[in-house]
Amino acid sequence: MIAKAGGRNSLASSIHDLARHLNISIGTVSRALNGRADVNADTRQRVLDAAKKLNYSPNQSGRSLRQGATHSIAFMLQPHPGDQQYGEPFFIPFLIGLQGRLAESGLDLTVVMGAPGDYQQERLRRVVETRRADAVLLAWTRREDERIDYLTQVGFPFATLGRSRSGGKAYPSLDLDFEKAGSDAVDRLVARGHRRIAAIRPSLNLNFGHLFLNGYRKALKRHGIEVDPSLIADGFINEAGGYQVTPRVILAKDRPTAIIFNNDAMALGGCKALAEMGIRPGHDIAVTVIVDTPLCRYFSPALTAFRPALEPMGRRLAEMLLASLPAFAGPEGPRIIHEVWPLELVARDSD
Amino acid sequence: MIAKAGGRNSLASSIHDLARHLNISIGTVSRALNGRADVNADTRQRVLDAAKKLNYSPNQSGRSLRQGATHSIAFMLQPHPGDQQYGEPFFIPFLIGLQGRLAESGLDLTVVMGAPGDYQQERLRRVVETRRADAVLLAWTRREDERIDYLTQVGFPFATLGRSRSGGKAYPSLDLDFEKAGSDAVDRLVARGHRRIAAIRPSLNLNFGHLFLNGYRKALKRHGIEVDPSLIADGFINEAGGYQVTPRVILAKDRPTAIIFNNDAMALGGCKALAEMGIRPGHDIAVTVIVDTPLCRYFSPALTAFRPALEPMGRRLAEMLLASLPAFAGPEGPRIIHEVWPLELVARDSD
DNA sequence: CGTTTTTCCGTAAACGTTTACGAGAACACA
DNA sequence: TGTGTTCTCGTAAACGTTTACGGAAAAACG
Repeated sequence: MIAKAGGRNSLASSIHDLARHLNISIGTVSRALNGRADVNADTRQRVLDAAKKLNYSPNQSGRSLRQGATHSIAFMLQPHPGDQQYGEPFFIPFLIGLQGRLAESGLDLTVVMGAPGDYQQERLRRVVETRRADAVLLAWTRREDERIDYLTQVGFPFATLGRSRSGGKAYPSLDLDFEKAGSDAVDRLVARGHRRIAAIRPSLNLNFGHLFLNGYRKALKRHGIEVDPSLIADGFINEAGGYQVTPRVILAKDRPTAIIFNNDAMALGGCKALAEMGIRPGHDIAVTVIVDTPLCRYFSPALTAFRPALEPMGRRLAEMLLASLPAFAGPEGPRIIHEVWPLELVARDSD
Repeated sequence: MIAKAGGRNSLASSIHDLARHLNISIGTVSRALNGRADVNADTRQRVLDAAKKLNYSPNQSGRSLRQGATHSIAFMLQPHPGDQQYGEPFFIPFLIGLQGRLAESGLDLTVVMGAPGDYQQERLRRVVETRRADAVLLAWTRREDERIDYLTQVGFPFATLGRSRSGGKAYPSLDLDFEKAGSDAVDRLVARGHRRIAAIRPSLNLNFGHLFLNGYRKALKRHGIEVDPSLIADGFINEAGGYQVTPRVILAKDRPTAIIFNNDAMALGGCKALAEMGIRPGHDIAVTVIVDTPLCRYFSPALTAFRPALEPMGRRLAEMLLASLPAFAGPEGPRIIHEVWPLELVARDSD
């Protein structure tokens, strides 16, 4: 048992207190507060005033229990193992957009942290089974994603940041166009005279890594350049991973003149490896990063990267989730929306 | 109204289902599940098995309502305005530690986002008044902190990352020793021959800025160096702030040979300003940053900075919060603990 | 004035738990 | 056998809401 938060009687003016104070029934109070039609205008005003005066606001557990809805959306924030130093600054602007839009519909956003590494399955079950949220938002989707399988199986509403092959098209999803970014990156490098272009991506079967590589391959073929497997490498999605795997492509028979990293942390680790081998990004080799973060901007040389519009994406995904929920959808009923957003090239000094 | 999450009847096996399935009363089921003594060992096992089989887990709203406790702790995450690009990577390792320790005591951590800029007061009220958490955790404490005033006034349990003058010593707090860091930074610079040392800190009355300046001043005096007000500047706690305010100290009558920044984002902005003035950190001027982040490491030149042990701090603050709650305190009863943790110097290339 | 409609409000059930209380059964003990 | 103790469980109330239902009073209408 836990202490009653704040002492139930100091803070907690219940609807009964309010009713007693006004000499009316709790039913009427509730109806007044919830804006129902069948309550006299005067009465409503009196209730509203008293609520403000007594500092009343409804107990969330009570509401949730009665209504079967928590009025909150859970975002599953999952730190990658070994990512401690770096964190997920990626998500903050995204979360700001998310929270802003949800608040407009009276929903709370709660970010639920998982322990690094367990890929959320356990935390997710917990959120769902104890009904702590009305819907969840997933990120870092994988090609085959057990979380998506689980949620669709139990019929819990959700939306994803990122696509997946799991679960069909039954849930809203918003993703970045990693395929186009990979392709654009290659185009740009080819235009600058490169033919030996390496690609480094995370080794988990994260879907964006897959998409990126698709784009990379297609673009190379389009330019009549053979795809050389020795120029493609997978590594852990963190700095150590980039550091570890970059030498592998450098030591290929015919050394690449450019590397595209699919992740900023990996790029940073990769640049460290390059430095140790005496290879200078921007001089001896071109480096491009697919998802831009502040780190890319401040690194030296500043890394050319593809930038997402995180805050608008957050807003939009919230909107898409709402549109899929019967209770929030417009008159035409719930809709499942899928969108793919572009990444914008930010040319800097590393290529 | 919102859709009953997942459809109440698909997911939700209630305790009644379980009881019916086992042909015993819900009371017994509950007692068995909660490990109470007055239930037969066989019965308990049967209940546990059935619970697993039927995938039962108690409805959180029901529990909370009955117990007057939500079994969750809220961390108020507050993005600073204009901080969109940068985010709060600072907090991620901290949150990991926090969540780890709380989970060990069966508590959930929910991060509640506020809109940038409103300093949380509204969100905080909402969390407290609707009783969405059993306690809250505050960060970015200010010298006079209305959030702390509010929480102490209404008697809601909380702890803070950072100190404040508000609320006395009535709540657990964990802070970094910014005073010592400021002092150490000066010591180090003086030892390296600097006498004209500037200090740049956030303009909000954030408490750490105050502490930092204290340490800075004391150390200067200790070394017999006069504190020159024209070498001290305040700015918005973001990159733009640093960029805007740094020239002010540079253009002082007697140009400083070193700058201590009290915030990494401000340092980055400051370095940009320096670059535009043709002043190279590490060559023409020494730069020290008080709170280290990955950005400091990757910047060029890599910035000498003072580093906190974020993840252990998160664990520890969770522990301190628990120790202050009657329901979780040991047999000796609740204790209010205050701790101040050191920052560790990481010498790099900028000084 | 009688009848119908409308307006407004109180009553009570329900949401899913936990837990105080009491009672029956089994057991121990003299 | 009678009495007291221990185990084990069922009953029912309570947590704070929302809402279906019905009814009294007021208003409208003929």
